[in-house]
Amino acid sequence: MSLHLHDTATRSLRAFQPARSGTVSIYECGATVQGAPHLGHIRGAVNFDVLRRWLEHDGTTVLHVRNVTDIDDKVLTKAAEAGRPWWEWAATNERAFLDAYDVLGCLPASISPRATGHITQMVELMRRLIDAGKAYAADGDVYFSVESFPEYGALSGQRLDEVKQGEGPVLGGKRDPRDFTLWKGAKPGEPSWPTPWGAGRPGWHLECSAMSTYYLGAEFDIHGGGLDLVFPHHENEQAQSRAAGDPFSRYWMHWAWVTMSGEKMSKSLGNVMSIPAMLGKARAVELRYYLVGPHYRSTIEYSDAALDEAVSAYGRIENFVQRVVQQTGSVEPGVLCADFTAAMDDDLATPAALAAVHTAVREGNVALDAGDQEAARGAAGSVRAMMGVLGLDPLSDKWSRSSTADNGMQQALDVLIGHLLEERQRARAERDFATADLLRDRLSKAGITVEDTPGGPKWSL
RNA sequence: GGCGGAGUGGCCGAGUGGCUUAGGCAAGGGCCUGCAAAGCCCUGUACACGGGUUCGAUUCCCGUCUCCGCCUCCA
Repeated sequence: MSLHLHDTATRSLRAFQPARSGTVSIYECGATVQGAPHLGHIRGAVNFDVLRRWLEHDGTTVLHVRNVTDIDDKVLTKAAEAGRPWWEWAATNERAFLDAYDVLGCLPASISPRATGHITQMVELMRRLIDAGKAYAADGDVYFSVESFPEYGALSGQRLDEVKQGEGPVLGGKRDPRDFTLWKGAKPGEPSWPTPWGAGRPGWHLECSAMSTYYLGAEFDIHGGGLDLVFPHHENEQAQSRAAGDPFSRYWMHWAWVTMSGEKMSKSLGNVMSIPAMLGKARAVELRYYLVGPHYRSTIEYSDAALDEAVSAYGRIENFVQRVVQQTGSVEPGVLCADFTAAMDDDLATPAALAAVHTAVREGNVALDAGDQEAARGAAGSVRAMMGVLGLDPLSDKWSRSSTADNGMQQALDVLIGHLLEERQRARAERDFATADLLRDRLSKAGITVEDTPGGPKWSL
């Protein structure tokens, strides 16, 4: 089976067929940089990173655009509350997002365009819409005329006569309460950019249409974001782009929430988990495993207990790969298991993909215990490759424990602990288990775990 | 009011009209070990509730209850 993806527009699985073979273009709705990222934001980025890695694993080229909304009402409000310039506030939060993506092992996007850097493209799109009679300027604002686009509502399954879009009473020159804002006329003291219809700033939806088509072309392959963006954001994007004559996105993907106490994680509810707080509970790679474990369209109800389980499960995989390397030498990523490939092709079914990984781990452990090094190495190679696709390869430079630890410190510890372990081995040889256990206990109290293996004692922090 | 998602074994979390089972975590038993740890083997008999379709439903249909999301900014 070839790759099939769930397309929001049809609410069904569709065989994925890029517009141009060999290249896949992806536009991911990124953050409005009004504040620091939380776990929910990061889940989305991780989901799309897995999608990207899966596309790239067989040599497909991926163009990945993830925007940054650096001007909007919230940015202005929050910056004002903090007493900082809006542009500094946006830039600071943008860095926090990029850091978080990087810490969680997400490959950098091809480009992360900012709304404020693409006013020209937005003006051009508005020009086309106004010329086509799909949009109109009124009192310094520019609106999209929903009624002029018969397909409106198709993406999200809304019926136009039921839509309650709009902020209550019809404002200014808005002709229909359902019309949405392309451009907001400047209010005194607000940042603004000049346009033929007056100075102002972008409405939220316009930037994504302008930037996605600027970088990826009038038609591109995948557009995605969080479930809450389906309506109105993506509906409006599609409307304005198609009304202007662009085919726009071929597939729509939306990921589900991270919830806490049964509710969507959001600042206004005060139930957010910041990334630094999360990293106090688990290593970044373990956190990523936790986020990748459930299917991307399933809600994750966050709990410390579930995170702990993920830590244990990941440890099992990591432990296996390290065991093989310790006993047989370094292992390079190998071949993907058929079950894994089938799972990933089935709308990125990461739960089934991880089941395939665990099967390989068990078989590898059996082989290792049986002394079949070749089979064990084969399994470890597969595990590395499969975990690599998920961005979780324990031996990658990104996640390898030895590469993250300070080298000098590591060597010093190794020598010191080595002496103690030798002493313990002598005691064991003399069947002086009291002394042996005492030494192990001391190390244990220092946070060092000792394991006796057929190849001699091993220690770990 | 409109649209949509969900309720699975102790926990997390997939999936399917019956066939062998998701997978993981935890637990119990066993093997191994000086003891542990790790690893391996075994065990658990779950699909919100009520109807219906069917030879057979957790899986399809209808209804009920509960929870959540979108329709206003939101990943």
